[in-house]
Amino acid sequence: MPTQVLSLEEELALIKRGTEEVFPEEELKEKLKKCRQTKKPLKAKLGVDPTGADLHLGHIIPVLKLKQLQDLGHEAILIIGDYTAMVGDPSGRNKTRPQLTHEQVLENCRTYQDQVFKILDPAKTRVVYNGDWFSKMTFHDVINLMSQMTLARMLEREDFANRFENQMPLSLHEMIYPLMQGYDSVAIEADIELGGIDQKFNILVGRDLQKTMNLEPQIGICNPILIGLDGKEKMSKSLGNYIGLKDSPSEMYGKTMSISDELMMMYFELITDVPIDKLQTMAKELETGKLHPMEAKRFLAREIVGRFHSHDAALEAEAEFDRVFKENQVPDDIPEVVLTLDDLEHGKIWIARLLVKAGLATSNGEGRRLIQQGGVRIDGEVVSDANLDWSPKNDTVIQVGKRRFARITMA
RNA sequence: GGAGGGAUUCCCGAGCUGGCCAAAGGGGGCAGACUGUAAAUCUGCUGGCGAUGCCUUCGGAGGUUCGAAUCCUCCUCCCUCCA
Repeated sequence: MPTQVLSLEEELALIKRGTEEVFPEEELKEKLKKCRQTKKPLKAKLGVDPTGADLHLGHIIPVLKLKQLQDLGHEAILIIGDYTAMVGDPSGRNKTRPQLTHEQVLENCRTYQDQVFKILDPAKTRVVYNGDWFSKMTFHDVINLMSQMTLARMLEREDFANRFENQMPLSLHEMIYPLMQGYDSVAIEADIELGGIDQKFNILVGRDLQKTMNLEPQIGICNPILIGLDGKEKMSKSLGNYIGLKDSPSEMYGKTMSISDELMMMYFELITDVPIDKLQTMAKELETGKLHPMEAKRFLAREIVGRFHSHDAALEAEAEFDRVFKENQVPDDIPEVVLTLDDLEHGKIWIARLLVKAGLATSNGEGRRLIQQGGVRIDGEVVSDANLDWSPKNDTVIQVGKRRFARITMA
């Protein structure tokens, strides 16, 4: 997307889209104004700690914001927190994070960047490792840095205060995390720092450090925390309520269709580019019943798959979704299970055992239960007898529930 | 160092005056109905075994008993209080 000719107000509105808080907004306006006069782009910083390999939509929201700023002509700086990752961000945590070794961190970095550069333009993004400066610091420097923070200030934070109150461990190394993140902003002289609202404290520390170093303080642009597929908890891998960037188009489409109607608009705002005024119209039409929630969600699913895969993949995923869920047909790509003579007894196989063999049940007992509940079909026919010994036919489709399939073939 | 409290099936959490305990309840997951979708709601299932029975499970190892998640001994880990 080329740099567009926008008014200051328009640019500000774009930047504010999908944010929970911009602080201080007035200063952002000033910076943007100055940027227009001097033609010097603003430095927008996003720090990521490569603690895990797989990213999901929740992780990517600030990255999308960075991309937007990049498209607006500002300088996108991605800070890989190879040093901060070894400490582990305590934000919002009720226990100490495991400390990673430098090797683990560097390994995660690669997969991290692969995923992030699906969004950001690699040619226009500056990538820096915060080890560049932290590895060179002396103990003296560290003491200096630590003198910028007081215990009282740290304990203003709810997460730390809670842990302290509840006599949970609170290691000293966690205390310097915000200082490290803040120092990153000093090191690159950031104008803007992006992050989830849970990063607010750390971003404010960055501002303070910049001020004491006589630098212009950065602006914080924070997005709300994305609610996961369950509609309750924040999106996270451990809760399993996530849409992963590496999910296949069909999976991504289906998962999007499974979010609740109430959550739809949040997703639209945070992870698509659909213009705000269009979203407002949609919201109104949903309310009056002019627009069907399912239609709106289909649109959302297409946008999301389109963004992380491709437009074509989105259309294909939608077509498949319709085939499977509307017309109850079999999807294109389903796992194949080959039966050999060893699997058969007198030319037959017990249906429950077949389900296990096909990976559709974890035990014969579970297979039996699925059948008793009417959840199993062979070539579209419901299996009613859990004791059925089935004589296999080549190229048969076995189905459990609405969306799990396997094709049976004979060796 | 001393005094207490705890560890239960995927998770949380009852049970712990020994049999009725494969173990309440909730969450999650899965299936069914309905539908507007893998929304919402409602219902059912949720250790293993070709199974009205058998096997393994209640932190670990022993023991008491016809019988132990429940009682005893030792051990490991976690928490609280005192110093």
